[in-house]
Amino acid sequence: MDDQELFALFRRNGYKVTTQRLAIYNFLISREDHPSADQIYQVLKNDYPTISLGTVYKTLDLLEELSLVQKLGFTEDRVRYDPDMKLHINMVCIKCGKIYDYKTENLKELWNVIISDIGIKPKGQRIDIYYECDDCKGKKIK
Amino acid sequence: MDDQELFALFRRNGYKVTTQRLAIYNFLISREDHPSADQIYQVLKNDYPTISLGTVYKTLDLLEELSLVQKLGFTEDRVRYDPDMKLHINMVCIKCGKIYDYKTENLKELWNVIISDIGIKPKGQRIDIYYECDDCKGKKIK
DNA sequence: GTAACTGCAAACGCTTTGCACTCCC
DNA sequence: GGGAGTGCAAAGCGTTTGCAGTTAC
Repeated sequence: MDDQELFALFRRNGYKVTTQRLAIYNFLISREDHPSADQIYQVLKNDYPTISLGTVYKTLDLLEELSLVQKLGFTEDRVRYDPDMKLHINMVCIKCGKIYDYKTENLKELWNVIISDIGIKPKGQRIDIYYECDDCKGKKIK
Repeated sequence: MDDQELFALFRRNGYKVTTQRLAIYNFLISREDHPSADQIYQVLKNDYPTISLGTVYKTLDLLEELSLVQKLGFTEDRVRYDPDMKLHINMVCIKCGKIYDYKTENLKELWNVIISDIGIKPKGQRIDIYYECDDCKGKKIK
């Protein structure tokens, strides 16, 4: 989604377009590791020194409401934000915590088999695989 | 797992067998809705008036370490505890929050296809489906 | 007997809330 | 111009931590 579409989506839903909202959304889609609110804040305050963590949280909630991001809760404290709303697998490194999205043609098809087995209409889903990423393989957990 | 096996597992790992630990584990496996620590505490304090929330948390962490339960983090606050360590789908009601485990013969097979596609060795996984359970269908979200 | 465990309360850390100031539209 | 949005700080709340008293073995 480019900025123009984003503008339109905001306005259509009665929300104003602000510098902060654009910055947060664009930063999020530029990253592939599903950052936390604080990680987003830490980076953005370099370019936007007055931005606040509160605004980051409020904006992320707004993006969730507009179905632009999915919040992923973990037990290790912080919520992570995934800007990919299509069916995919979250590949979660159990050591460094990085997450990337895995997609395969097969998945949609296999998923449909599972869904039709269950016989309900899902409102959403989440598929995580926990593993050791290449960078962390062999390292000790600190 | 019956109490005798549980005793043995605790002792083999250097942990003592206590009334509280047995009560918490047995309560957890008796439930199918994956309660939170506080929900466990609220029920158990009827039978064990001196049990504390801190002990519940510590015990649940111990059970996780022994691979007897899986912690499921969500964005709606509390962590939920799932005593089923085998491959299954968490069916999560988006309205009341109840979770039950769904299992099908197919799943294992389909999952293996996905895993071999990816070509890594998972250390664990989590599969959630969000839906409206029968009790909540049609109800407004409060 | 003693090391591990419990219960209690205080501390912690992420997230939310309240409010005066600011800025889209 | 006016109401929504921002920034800041305080509050909220699930979870963790520290420690004195207790219990398993």
